[in-house]
Amino acid sequence: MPDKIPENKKVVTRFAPSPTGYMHIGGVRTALFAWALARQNNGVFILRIEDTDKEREVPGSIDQIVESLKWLGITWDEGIGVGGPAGEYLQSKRLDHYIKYAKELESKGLAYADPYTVEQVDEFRKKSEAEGRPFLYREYRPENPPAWDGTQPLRLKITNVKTSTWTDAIRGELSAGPEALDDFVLIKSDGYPTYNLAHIVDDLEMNVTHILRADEFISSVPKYLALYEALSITPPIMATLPPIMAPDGKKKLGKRDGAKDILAYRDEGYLSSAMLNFLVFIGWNPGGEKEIITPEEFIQLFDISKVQHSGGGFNEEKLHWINKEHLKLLSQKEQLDFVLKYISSEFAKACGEEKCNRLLPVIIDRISYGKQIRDMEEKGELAFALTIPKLDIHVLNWNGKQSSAETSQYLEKISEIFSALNDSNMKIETIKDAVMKYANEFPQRGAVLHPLRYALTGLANSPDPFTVAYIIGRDETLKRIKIALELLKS
RNA sequence: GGCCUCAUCGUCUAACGGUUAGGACAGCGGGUUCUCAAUCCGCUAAUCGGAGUUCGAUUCUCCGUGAGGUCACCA
Repeated sequence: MPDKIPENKKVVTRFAPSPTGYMHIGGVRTALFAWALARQNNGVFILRIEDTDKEREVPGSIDQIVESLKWLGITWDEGIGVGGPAGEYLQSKRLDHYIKYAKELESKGLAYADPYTVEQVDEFRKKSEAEGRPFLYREYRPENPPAWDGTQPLRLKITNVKTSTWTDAIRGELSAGPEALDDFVLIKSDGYPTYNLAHIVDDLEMNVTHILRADEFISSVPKYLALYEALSITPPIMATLPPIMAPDGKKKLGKRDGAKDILAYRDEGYLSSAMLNFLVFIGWNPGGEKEIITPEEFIQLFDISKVQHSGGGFNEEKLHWINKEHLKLLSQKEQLDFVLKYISSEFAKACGEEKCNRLLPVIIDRISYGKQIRDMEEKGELAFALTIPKLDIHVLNWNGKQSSAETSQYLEKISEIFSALNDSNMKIETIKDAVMKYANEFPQRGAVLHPLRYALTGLANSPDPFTVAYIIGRDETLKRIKIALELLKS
């Protein structure tokens, strides 16, 4: 088995999911690695759909897969929606290809029709298990199988029972005992091929050079090797990815263990670049101390030989952090567009574009993902930008730590300070310098700062008063201070 | 049960056979002009166990142990 492809051969990788539901992070990561490998080698990336099990098929899956890949910026050169030299990329439309190879194998005596019913095979299985041995169909192989008429399953005849050894691009030398080799089904009784046959035929016809897949396939590789041999095909390079484990236990992450639809992350307000960054770092690392990378950097840095052997856990807190970092990387315009997607249209309209822009840092600093913007709005944390707050005189007096007379005195002075500022001075730093100069005259600056901040926001917790004043503007600031002063007089 | 794979801080991970075993997330503590957030600084914390090879093992070998996967007319 080759572990390198010839210099003159183009790298061709594929992502070949079955349409059995939404895509979760495990599948996406496999796609990402295969895609990066093709892209960094100026190769070809194929999207093929393996829909040979009509029982498990879920309508709408293909659209969801396509949408998920597109969201992440994964583009394919051949396959679903774009076509390509192999013609069809939906396996159910390629049945004639599989039948052709199946017939060839049967005519060479390398495959045979399975004359037994499912029940009979089950009995063989029970018999073996009762004897404490693993079930191997080949031990019950019929001596004179009937001619294959297409209604029976067609099985590969394993003629050389041996220990299999092969090289994996990630794991290195691998092997499996003869128990891993059995007469497996190539064509099912419904006429559809199994994955075992279909993927091998397709990878051959589509010139695939590297197969990347999750480690649950590792124990089936000896069977694939036997089929490659029967078909006289040189196997592509195989790379076995480590599993992604569930966050809590140590189970492999699957849909039953809470693996979410990748599109749910999009809807919750994660950036696709952050999702990509997060996913590719599970089971792979470029080796440096860089933690935040863009999709472009990923393509450049990805190195299949540096993929981890052991399983990695899914850690949502790291995802939060990564998303935040990617949010900071956005331009102001992009940040605004992002915020606008999650904030209510009423708020955005009332706020206006200029004020929304000034509000941006306040929001971006306080969230990890988009949905939290809506939470902030609903909790009233952003209301200060639009409306004059309702004030509580006790809170205004620094929660009762000082008298109304004292508070009034401070606010009067601050009002003068703001009056002295002109529009070009209404910058956060300028406001801060002016107000702090005054506040520093007191042993506890909170005596001045708290009433100001509260008068402007009406919130126990809020952004600092300088930022707030900058956002709402000088006139609105003066107005709110005046309202607070009136309350103190009453 | 058979076969296979894997094993570094709680988590993701780094370390030509030679490092005080590094970074990041989380946690904790502090600074940064009242609060929240952000930011900066610091702290806690790991080579599964046992043999062997070697001057020297996280790294190589073997044996345990633990975890995961697989034993379909699913992929």
